[in-house]
Amino acid sequence: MDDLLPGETEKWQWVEEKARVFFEASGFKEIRTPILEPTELFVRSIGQSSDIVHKEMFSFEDRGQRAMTMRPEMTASVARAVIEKGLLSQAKSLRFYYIGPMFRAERPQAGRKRQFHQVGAEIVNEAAHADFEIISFLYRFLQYAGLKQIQLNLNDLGEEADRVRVLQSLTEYFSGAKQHLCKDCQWRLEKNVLRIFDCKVAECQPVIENAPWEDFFPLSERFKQLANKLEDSGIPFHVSRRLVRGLDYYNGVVFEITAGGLGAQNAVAGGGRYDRLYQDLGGKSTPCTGFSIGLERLLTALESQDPALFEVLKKKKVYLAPLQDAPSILRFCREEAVRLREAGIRIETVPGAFSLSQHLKKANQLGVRFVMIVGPDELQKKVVVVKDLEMKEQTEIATEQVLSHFKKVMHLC
RNA sequence: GUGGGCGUAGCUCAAUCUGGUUAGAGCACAAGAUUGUGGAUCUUGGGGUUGCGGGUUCAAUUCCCGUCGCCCACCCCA
Repeated sequence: MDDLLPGETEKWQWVEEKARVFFEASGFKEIRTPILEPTELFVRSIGQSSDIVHKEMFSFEDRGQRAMTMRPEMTASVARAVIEKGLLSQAKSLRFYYIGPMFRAERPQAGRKRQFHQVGAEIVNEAAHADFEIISFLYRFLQYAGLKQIQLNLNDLGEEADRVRVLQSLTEYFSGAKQHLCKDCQWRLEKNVLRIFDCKVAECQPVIENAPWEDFFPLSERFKQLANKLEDSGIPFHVSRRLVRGLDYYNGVVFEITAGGLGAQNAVAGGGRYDRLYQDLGGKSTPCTGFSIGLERLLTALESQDPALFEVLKKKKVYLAPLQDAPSILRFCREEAVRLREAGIRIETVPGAFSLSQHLKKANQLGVRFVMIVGPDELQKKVVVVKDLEMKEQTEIATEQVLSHFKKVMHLC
């Protein structure tokens, strides 16, 4: 698990702000749920046979001998909250987004931490027509955040009504070839046949390739409609019939987004339709769809695609240089700093330093371009001195003009 | 859960193979040259349980065993 230090946290604030603006502009409301949930919630939602549940959860017994787990994902928690609070009795459908840490006890590697962060969205109680909406929304958001080389992979796990029949025929087919399957797949055959399609082991490939899966899983009408709509909107995609995903609650349309610049773990986002989850958790039948984005991976991809991306964050900074610790000067600085910060400008300063050469040295080290110098002479004249370290020039600005001056020179609106 | 690599100063590393004075360097940090005008330079300074535990030895950062942690990959996921 990582400590996020200054220098990194600015990037996180940037991407979180992008998400809030975009998600709320589309009618999604933020939901925050506890990090700790009863283990049972995840066993019943994500599924006993999933890797997440059987080998990746941080679980423990609390002081009341209750089995607790640090959430490995958010969808189950959102469903739990909606059912518990009866939110669907007040609205026909719901749209939520969330931002926060998730926990999976995996072996770490590039693009995978044991505490990682997701921003995600859920559309609750809307049927197939919402599939296009959620996918195009996700795609547009990633574009808005500046991601390039986005690849969208889609699959259709079939109509819910056919589920039992499909699973039966799959089980029959793979049971017939059981001796040619790896031991993981033999286990999957017992627990969750679908996951065999996800297997990468060489010996299993012929069996999987020869499976008459087009018969089991014909692309549904609603999937074809979705594909047409995506084409009309100019959103490119690949149909990948072997994309099944590792959370058992998915049915219907599932999707994943990959991007360049990530190494082995190149999935930036994933999601799909889950129509059974609410029933499984003791609620009413509630058709849903949703996705989540891995924030670490999104930030990594953005920065590797454009290494200069976060340089702009440095430009929108002002170094504050008070020259005395007189109360009037400190109060003036604090008030100006708050006004500038509210306008999106970051403030740097070294508390307790009052020597101008020290301030300038520090400002220079921090890579800040503008220094605002406030001393007794300036306060007397109701001005501040704004020094541009890059152009090596300085001007006096009237105190009431400070904010508008910085907006102008930083090209903010 | 499986396989491989790595743990020495805040960071990047050297010394380890072939055991032997006080474990070094660069960067960073602090003070000064320089009381209201920056990046350079110079001087000085603070910093280490060599991940942890045990073993071999006159002697262990170095060799052996164990353990913990991290990284990369597989599985899988974001």
